[in-house]
Amino acid sequence: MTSTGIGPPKRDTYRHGDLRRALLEAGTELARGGGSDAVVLREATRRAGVAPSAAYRHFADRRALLDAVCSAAQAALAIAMEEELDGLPNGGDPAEAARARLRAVGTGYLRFAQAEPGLFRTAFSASDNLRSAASPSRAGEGGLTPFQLLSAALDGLVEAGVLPPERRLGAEFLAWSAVHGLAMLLIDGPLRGLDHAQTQDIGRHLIDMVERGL
Amino acid sequence: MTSTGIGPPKRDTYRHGDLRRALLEAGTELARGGGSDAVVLREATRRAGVAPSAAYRHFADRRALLDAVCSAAQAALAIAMEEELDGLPNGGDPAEAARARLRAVGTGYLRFAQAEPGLFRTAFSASDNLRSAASPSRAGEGGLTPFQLLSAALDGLVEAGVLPPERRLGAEFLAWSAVHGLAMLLIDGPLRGLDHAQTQDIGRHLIDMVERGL
DNA sequence: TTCTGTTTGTGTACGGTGTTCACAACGACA
DNA sequence: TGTCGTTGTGAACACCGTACACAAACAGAA
Repeated sequence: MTSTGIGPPKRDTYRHGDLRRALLEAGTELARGGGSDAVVLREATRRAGVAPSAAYRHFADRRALLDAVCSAAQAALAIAMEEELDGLPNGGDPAEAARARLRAVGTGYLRFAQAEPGLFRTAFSASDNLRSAASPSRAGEGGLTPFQLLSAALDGLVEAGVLPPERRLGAEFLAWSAVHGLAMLLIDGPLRGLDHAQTQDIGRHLIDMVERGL
Repeated sequence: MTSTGIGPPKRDTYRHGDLRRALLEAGTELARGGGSDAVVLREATRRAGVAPSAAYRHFADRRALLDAVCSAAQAALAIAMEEELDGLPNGGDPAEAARARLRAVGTGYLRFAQAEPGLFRTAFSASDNLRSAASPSRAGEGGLTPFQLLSAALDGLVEAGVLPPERRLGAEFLAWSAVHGLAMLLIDGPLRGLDHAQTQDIGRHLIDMVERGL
């Protein structure tokens, strides 16, 4: 965060220093509060203490800024998933560990959707947000995007002998569909307002379904 | 459709007659073309041949118009699902028929998402679009909303003895999650551009997963 | 150092949007 | 016929995205 104070940051230098980053951070903050519709270019420049047209030195248009925010949101999602994975105990039965990793991927996804609904919606609102699921700017600290984290978990399931290899093809689409759909229900749908325990419960049921049905 | 011609419909009377309906239809047409962002109040009034402020006699604000369009889109979705159900053969094994009805609900959902991506996105973009899943304005010709159609199919599965009653609770959330998530992948995600056969195929796989995993 | 060129932010302007409000036209009903 | 509530008009406001000419700051060559 470049400026925590109220009001315009009042630069003393003519140059800003790192306007692109400042705009991206302001845009991300706007997205956090109100989803993709809330990331308005003029407000981002205002928060960066800069004239509106200055943004066009760093982003082709509002859409480009939004795409950058979208990538940042996906990276944040990847980090949430990685945190869930890192919290897993090491060792134990390999098959059970592989299953636990798939579950962690799912619960991390759901946890992020509920903790940061604005960012989550933004991550999947842009025009081609899912098209390039492998862009490095959308990765977490481990270098993997949310989609790649899921793929890795499924690969682990095959290696551990839990998932038959002939069922592996396209499995990420099935698993992703289920978890993503549930996330939407939880933040915008009739399942909104459930507390953490209830969320955990239905999330577990859903992942049970995926495991059984894959 | 009130006016298929180019240009403003040129009323001869001062009163419009049915402006609310005209605005709703114009808004729906805009949503069809470009999703919820495209439903612009001024453009809707333009198409209705009326001054922008006239819209405020019938809708509190743009959001209210968008909510109405959203309900219309959900009703269209319900109709697509009903069409799929109506195309099913009658008679036969009750268990197999119940399974076929659940599949029809899912394929109708996916078919609509691909045939009308703009309307589909609009149906699930509003703030409280899923909250009142039972509003009559969101129902198809049979009087059931998309969610209620799914619930009915699951009830049929229990009646036919295919689904154990203890698994019925919350099953619509699991099934809806999976199908809705897949729809998003198909219209905005990496699965975009698949032809009808491929879509059918992966849709079948997904519904297999749901049936097995429910 | 000074001169020159490139990068980056400024100021102003344009068209578009949602929204408000006083006013005018109409329809209905006494 | 007169009156009143409903519905559409016109002009205004603030806000948005975007374009453009201009100015300030930097970087490197002379």
